[in-house]
Amino acid sequence: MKPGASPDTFPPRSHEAKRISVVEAAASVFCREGFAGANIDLIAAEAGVSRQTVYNHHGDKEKLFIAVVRDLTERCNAGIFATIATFPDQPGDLEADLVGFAVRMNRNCICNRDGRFLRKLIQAEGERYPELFAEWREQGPGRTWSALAARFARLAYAGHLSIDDPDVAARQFLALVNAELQISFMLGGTPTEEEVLQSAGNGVRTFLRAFGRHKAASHAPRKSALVGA
Amino acid sequence: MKPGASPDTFPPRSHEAKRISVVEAAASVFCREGFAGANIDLIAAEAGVSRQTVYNHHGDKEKLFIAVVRDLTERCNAGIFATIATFPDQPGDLEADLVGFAVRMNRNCICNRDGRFLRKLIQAEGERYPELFAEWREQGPGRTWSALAARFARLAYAGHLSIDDPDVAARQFLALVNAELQISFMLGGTPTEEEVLQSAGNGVRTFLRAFGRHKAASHAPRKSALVGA
DNA sequence: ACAAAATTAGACACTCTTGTCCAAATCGTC
DNA sequence: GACGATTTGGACAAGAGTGTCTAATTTTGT
Repeated sequence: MKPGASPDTFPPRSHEAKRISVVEAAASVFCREGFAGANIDLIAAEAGVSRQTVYNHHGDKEKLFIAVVRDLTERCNAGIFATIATFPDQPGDLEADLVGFAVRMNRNCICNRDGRFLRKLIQAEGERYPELFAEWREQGPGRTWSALAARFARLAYAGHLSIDDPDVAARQFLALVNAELQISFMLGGTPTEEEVLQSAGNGVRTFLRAFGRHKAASHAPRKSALVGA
Repeated sequence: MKPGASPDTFPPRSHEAKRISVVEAAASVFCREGFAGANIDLIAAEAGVSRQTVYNHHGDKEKLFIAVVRDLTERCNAGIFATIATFPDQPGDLEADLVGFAVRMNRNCICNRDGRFLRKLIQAEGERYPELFAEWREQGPGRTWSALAARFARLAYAGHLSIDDPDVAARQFLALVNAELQISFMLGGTPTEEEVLQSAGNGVRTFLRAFGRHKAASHAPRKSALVGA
């Protein structure tokens, strides 16, 4: 369709670009309609290619689905580790820094397109592809939680927190900062920035009540809305 | 088979029994295969009736699906409220009592057949039936969380806990005691009794670190005592 | 036992989808 | 501009699933 009008960095355009386009459209359709309900014609239309091109690139529906999951898994993991790299190892204001971290995690990894899609595919089709999702499980939550636990352990060792079991604390941290987003997650929606902030703020406050080293028990209800990108 | 020997209140047995059988089989198949992937013949076979009987009772596939969701919603809500009724209002050992409550909640409401099925259907098909799941949302989590918050408020008022916002505390309680079961939930599996216990134990310990009145009770309960039953 | 209601099995038309094949058009590259 | 690879649109066969219909059978209520 378009001869050459992409000003960015795409040397090989048509061939790989179409492949990517197909995988992205497929992710969208698989999520919306489920594996059985997904229609190759619709995927092709949404990707702006012909049905035959879909088959040329990916063989059949099942292979396409697997490609979608692998692609999402990879991108999500990359995003999560990139975000974990921003963990506040030397916090100035511990509460504000943890809230910022939680918001980044939610915004960039859990609530974004890839995160929502991957979660939904795992929930809907996980049982049908045990080996595929076992792979995700090891590469994703397994390593993520370990990495996060290590960061919390460091914070505790530096005297900023009082933690018995860093692995438990890491999981509970994530559970707390997402506590108020469960319904949005269930229905596949995207929480508003406000909801994310609120949930993270409340979650971190409770987390610090449990694991913080209380210099002076401050029960000042505040709305720290300083969010770094 | 049995001519007329129903001792209870079931004059027409086969008729209603078949209806229930169909709905249960449908729940199982819809969950396993998704709405689009579910096959009426399979549902009929799994229910032990003929396909025509399915159509006689429920009209078409979509109506059957709606009946399934309503049925699950109703039973789940009943279970949840029955379990909330066992909340430890006058705890002897607060930690042990809360762990017991959390385990009951998980075992009887969240990890059981109905809970797993309903969760999966909401996640997979929620966006397709907005009004149906809006109904679930109001009747389910909305009222559940309120009821639980009221119980926590009462505990706080009685001096057992130190809680700012009972609604937040209730949601965080649930998030904490389920923190380590997320992956099982994702993949639709049933956590072992051990896992449930472990997660509840760790969750309650953290919850009490955050909201417990640590022996040296110094703060007076000064939250609004609006505790309705 | 008898009549009404419900259930069954099977055939059926219809639609939708997958995956293949092919000739024509297009694109990328030289 | 030309050549090879890719893409396209459309037709196609094969299969699966929905929902209807019917005649025969079973169950239920009286």
